[in-house]
Amino acid sequence: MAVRPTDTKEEILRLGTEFIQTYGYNAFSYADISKELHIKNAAVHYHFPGKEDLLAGIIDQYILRYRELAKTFANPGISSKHKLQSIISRYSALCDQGRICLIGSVCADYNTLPDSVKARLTELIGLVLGMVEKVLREGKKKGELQFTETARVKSMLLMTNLAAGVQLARITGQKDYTAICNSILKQLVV
Amino acid sequence: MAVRPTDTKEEILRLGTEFIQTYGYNAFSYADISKELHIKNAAVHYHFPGKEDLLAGIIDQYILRYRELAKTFANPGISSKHKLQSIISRYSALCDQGRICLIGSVCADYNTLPDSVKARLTELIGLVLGMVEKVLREGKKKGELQFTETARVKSMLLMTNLAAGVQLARITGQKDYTAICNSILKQLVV
DNA sequence: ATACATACTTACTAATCAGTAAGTATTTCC
DNA sequence: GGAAATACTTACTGATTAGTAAGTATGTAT
Repeated sequence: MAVRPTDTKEEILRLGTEFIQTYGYNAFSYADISKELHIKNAAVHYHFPGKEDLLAGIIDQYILRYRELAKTFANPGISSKHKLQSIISRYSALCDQGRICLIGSVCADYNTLPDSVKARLTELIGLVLGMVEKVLREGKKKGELQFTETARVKSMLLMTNLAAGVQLARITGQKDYTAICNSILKQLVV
Repeated sequence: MAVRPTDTKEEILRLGTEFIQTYGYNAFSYADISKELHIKNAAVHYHFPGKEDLLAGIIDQYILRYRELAKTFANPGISSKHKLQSIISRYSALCDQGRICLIGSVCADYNTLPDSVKARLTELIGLVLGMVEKVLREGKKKGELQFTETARVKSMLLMTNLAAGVQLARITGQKDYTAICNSILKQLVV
């Protein structure tokens, strides 16, 4: 068949991400993906032999995307406030879709994952925290952002607020997430 | 057999909690529980007919415990700082055991849960946030704690730091969690 | 044109999952 | 001592799980 050469692989990655963010890693099956894409489960296994290969692929995709974003953020022309809001808006988008942060979702099942996936997850988190840390440090230096903690600790405080904020919002409602974001910006932006 | 009348039910609740915090709700089975307790899986079904009944039981147990803690916290003799540290130490204990917050873990699988469990989860979160909010408001009034946000928003910021902090710590190491806690206390305690 | 790689489908399998019906031992109440 | 409730075990079931081996259609390079 193969109407479009390799779109299927991209679609599997997209759906897998959606399922993890919506239902959790151990709550969806290859059958869920194959039904949605109108293919057979063996087709999913063709692209990703095991479920952990799919998760590894999804995390790898995230790593590439965040490397790209980090590159974009290297541009000093973009204001630190704008970069900060760009990060926040990613979580707001998740919230609007009733999804949660991929890392936060996978974290719940962390101890069921093979070492190769654990290593990728560690890399992804390091990448994200490092990027945010840089934005914060730069923003403070330029007088656009203010905080008393170290940039490293502040990046963790900020990202835990956002990650658990969307988790909270899914249960208690979006206005809680909005309140968190407003408070973060009020404290952080000069 | 029934050597000890109803210890089994308590043990199932205890193990279920441990599994959720360690591996995730959709990652453990009744077989895991029955093997560990050296009983048959039907015995687990006897106490909790369905897996969602077990989860409901676990959440109910948490609700009762937090109601007790809230009662203890009603004592004005205990300092607000001590109450705050008591809350933080609960999360530190999870961190030490390589576990994560029950709510945070279940949240990943939230959309796979029946409405009855969702409602219980909402109640539990309301209870915890309400309790923390009270501690913060009281602490500020007594001049023991300081923050510029509303007590409500600050309670959410604090709890999201702690909940996602233990999630983060399991992946990147405990020192990140320690840094978060130290920062929280430094900011909050007068 | 043909060989080969890609991208699947067909048709399974073995294991595990939650869940149940029926039987049994033990304790408790009267 | 008999009835009933409690706390299980035995012995299953049907559905779903991840995963595979073998076959097929389609495009590509020579």
